[in-house]
Amino acid sequence: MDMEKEPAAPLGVRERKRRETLRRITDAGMGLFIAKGYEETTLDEIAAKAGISRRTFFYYFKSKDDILLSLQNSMGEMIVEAIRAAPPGQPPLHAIRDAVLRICAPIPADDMIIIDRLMRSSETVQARKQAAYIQHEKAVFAALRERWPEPADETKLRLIAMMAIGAVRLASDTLNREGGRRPYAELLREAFDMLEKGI
Amino acid sequence: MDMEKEPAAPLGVRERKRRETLRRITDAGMGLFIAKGYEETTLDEIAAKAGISRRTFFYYFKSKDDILLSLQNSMGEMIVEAIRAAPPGQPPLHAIRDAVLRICAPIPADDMIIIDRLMRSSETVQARKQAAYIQHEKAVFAALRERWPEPADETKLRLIAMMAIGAVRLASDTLNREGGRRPYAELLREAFDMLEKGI
DNA sequence: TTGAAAATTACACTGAGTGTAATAATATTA
DNA sequence: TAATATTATTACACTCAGTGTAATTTTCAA
Repeated sequence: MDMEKEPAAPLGVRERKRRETLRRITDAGMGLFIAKGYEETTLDEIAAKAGISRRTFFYYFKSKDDILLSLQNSMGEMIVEAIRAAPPGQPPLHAIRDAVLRICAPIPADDMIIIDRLMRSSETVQARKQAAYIQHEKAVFAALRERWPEPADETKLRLIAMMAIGAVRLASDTLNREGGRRPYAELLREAFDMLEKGI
Repeated sequence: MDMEKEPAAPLGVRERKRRETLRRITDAGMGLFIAKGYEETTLDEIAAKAGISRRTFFYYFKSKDDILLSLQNSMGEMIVEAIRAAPPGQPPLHAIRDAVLRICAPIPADDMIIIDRLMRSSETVQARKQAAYIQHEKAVFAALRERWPEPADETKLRLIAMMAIGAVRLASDTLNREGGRRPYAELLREAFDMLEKGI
């Protein structure tokens, strides 16, 4: 049993190319954004540098913004995933805390700071980033409710989701404000500690 | 003393026309949005209906989105204003609660529901709306810190701002989900009560 | 090998938003 | 009141993001 998902799956030409192209687009985009600014970079330039046609770009991304937002969003999904798989018998806030720390801590601070700076340079990207936090909050709440289904606690879970994502926001804000002096993991732990004392 | 700001200020032709034009644009926009949908309405149509040129529209609004977002943003400013003017000697959460209730409760539920539905029809507007909540949170925190300047409470105030805006979000979500069955004021009061019990 | 599904492209189009420079309306000051 | 400074409005031309469509190529599966 269990002989279908080794790490060395063949993966197929299609999927391999797909990932390769995705990476090329992201690299081209980030490179240009850093070199000449987000707004100043056009999709034509990104497509040219990635070696694809302008139209193909939209086969991989819904919009120019999505290049910057994909990291943010994939992290949200991973956190939700981790909550679903959390070991039982612990308070929900701990489960989120562990999930967040495990997933967010390894992100290189330099990358975060660069992306954050770029996001700030476009109002709509910045708005989408903050909107993503609220989406994460909703997703986390839904995951929590699956995992701790006592209906009496609904409101409590909603608050917990709010606070947890709030902690992530706070830590990320501080990281960027401090320019990466202290590591993300430390800031996250600090933010969650404050929450637990606050409650 | 104090004889400069009667309500019956002359107002001048310019300012009167300005407000009139602003209103005409908003009315034209909302009317068209409701009639044929947000994305389906072009700026040319709005400008034509408002009796101005396309270019003049951008003299009054930064973008098409702003027609829908102006209500949201002005409410945020009013709440901050009210916190700054809050009577002393009461806990900050009460001050916000009162401010929010006083300012948000009178908004007609039908208007809110219509605007909310329109906002949902555009991803970027929806994102900007949620981003606006986070901006309000920051503004409320800043106002609270001015008003309750004990530095030891900073984190507490940050949490309070988070929870208060969270309550507004929750109430607004519920109002729209319920289609306006219960009045906004009641939902807001309920949300704030839950917060106080949660703390 | 062949036929279906997915990926890539060219082309043409819409519509939001900006830069510029000229003109008209209002305010201000002498 | 006349001259002058601000502010409002407009036309025009332009860039660029994003979409629709239909044709072509590449991969996959039977």
